[in-house]
Amino acid sequence: MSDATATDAAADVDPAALAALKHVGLVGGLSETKVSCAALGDRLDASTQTASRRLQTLESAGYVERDVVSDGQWVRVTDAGEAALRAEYADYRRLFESDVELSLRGSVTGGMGEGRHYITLPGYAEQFRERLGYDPFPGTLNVDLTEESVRRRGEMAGIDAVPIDAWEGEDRTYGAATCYGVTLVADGERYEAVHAIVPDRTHHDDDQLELIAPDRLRDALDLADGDAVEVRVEPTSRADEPGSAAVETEAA
Amino acid sequence: MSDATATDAAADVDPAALAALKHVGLVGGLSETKVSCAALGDRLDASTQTASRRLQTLESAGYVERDVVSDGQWVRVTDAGEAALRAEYADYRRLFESDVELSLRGSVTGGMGEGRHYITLPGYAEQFRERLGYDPFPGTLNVDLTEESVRRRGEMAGIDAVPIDAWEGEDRTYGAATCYGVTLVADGERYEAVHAIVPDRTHHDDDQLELIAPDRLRDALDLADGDAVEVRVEPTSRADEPGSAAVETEAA
DNA sequence: ATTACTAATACACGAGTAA
DNA sequence: TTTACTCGTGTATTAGTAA
Repeated sequence: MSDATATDAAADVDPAALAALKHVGLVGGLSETKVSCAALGDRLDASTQTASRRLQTLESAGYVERDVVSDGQWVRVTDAGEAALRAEYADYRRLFESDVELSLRGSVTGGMGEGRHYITLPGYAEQFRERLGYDPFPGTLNVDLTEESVRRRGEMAGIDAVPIDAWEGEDRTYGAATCYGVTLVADGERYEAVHAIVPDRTHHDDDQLELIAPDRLRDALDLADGDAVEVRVEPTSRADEPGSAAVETEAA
Repeated sequence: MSDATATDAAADVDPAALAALKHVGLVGGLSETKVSCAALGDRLDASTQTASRRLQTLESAGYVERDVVSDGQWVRVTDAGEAALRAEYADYRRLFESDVELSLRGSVTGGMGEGRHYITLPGYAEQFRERLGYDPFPGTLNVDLTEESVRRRGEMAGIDAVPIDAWEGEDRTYGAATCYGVTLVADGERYEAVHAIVPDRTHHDDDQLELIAPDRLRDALDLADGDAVEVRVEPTSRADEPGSAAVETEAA
């Protein structure tokens, strides 16, 4: 009830741990590097024990993978860790750069099956109508993201978004998700009333993006498998507006 | 002895407090905005009490100015606070952008008096010779920074730098400082062996930069008061090399 | 509704130690 | 040297309350 809301991706990371992760990234880039707890502790103004604990925390959070050897340890920032860092980076970009926009690129791909099943379930469908203001076409447009875009999708975490709550079905629980308002651009044509729906409990290394809209996007923009598309995520800062709090009020 | 080294400007800020500062900036920009502890606590995944304490901490650190009223409080991020945020931002830029360079602009201004006095003091002069590798010309070139550059100088905090330790004079203590390797560009000409010397205990809203070099820069680059100059700070990440630790070893 | 105090508690930290 | 354990201590946190 009063737990972290769905869109608070940045808040679920201990700031101290994130600082440690940032320093790991700064010393060795995001690929594997040797890190000593003493050096890390020095930079974090903490003891070697604390530095050690930070790395353990990061590992159990899935942000780094470690290889502890006798004279140190090899640390590699995972995709989830990079996503967390990029989310933080995006926050700062929004602070200091006036025109921050997140544009993800990819190509249309098949797979309207699974998405169609989920979004038509009443527990989700009701929330779409209430919170997005429309009944989505019963099917998703899946976009295969480019490698660059897969990395950058971590920046979505700081963006204004509509939370979709988890709900209990007859036999199982259906997880929470987040809907990001996007503009779909294909072949110069723009389609505005689109949302990217991202499950909250997801593998952050996912290379696909699922889009929903009032209409069938394949028809509206004359899309076929393999067509290149651009997904522009609305740059509004999450912090600018009531956001999830308003939805909670609405739901209560 | 084992306290925080001079260049660890980022480490002297509690990461949790910085996160709070970032969120204040995100909701209201850097100018005055109304913030409620409840909303801030929500976003930080903490209680309202903790949010309140964070704001008090930020205030006593000089990072925000507050105006507590009956139904909330008006918070304004100070220049020092913005500098701290920019330093963090610069760290993330260095993580994700390959070519980050910090170029500060300004104009040559008078005032070789005060700087000359300080840099010729033996306690400093010795360190310059040992750590910078040259005896500075006995005088500083002062640069009046542009408004934009005054804001951006906070980014220097993350840059590789040479620490200058505090020392005890006969009657007073002389404070620690940090020397940043820079390239001075004037009228197309470049002069490489220059260092910007920044006192560690400084008013972060300082709009001047003091430069030292082996030669008299006014002669070397034919500079007069008011001439426009560019100060390019070496983009090397502080984290890439031993840095202050090596100096400690050297000094021991 | 706010902010912020005080008091009880939990948790994070660093010292010491073992591997 | 490393990493990381346990353990005592201290600080940060939250609950409750006042203004």
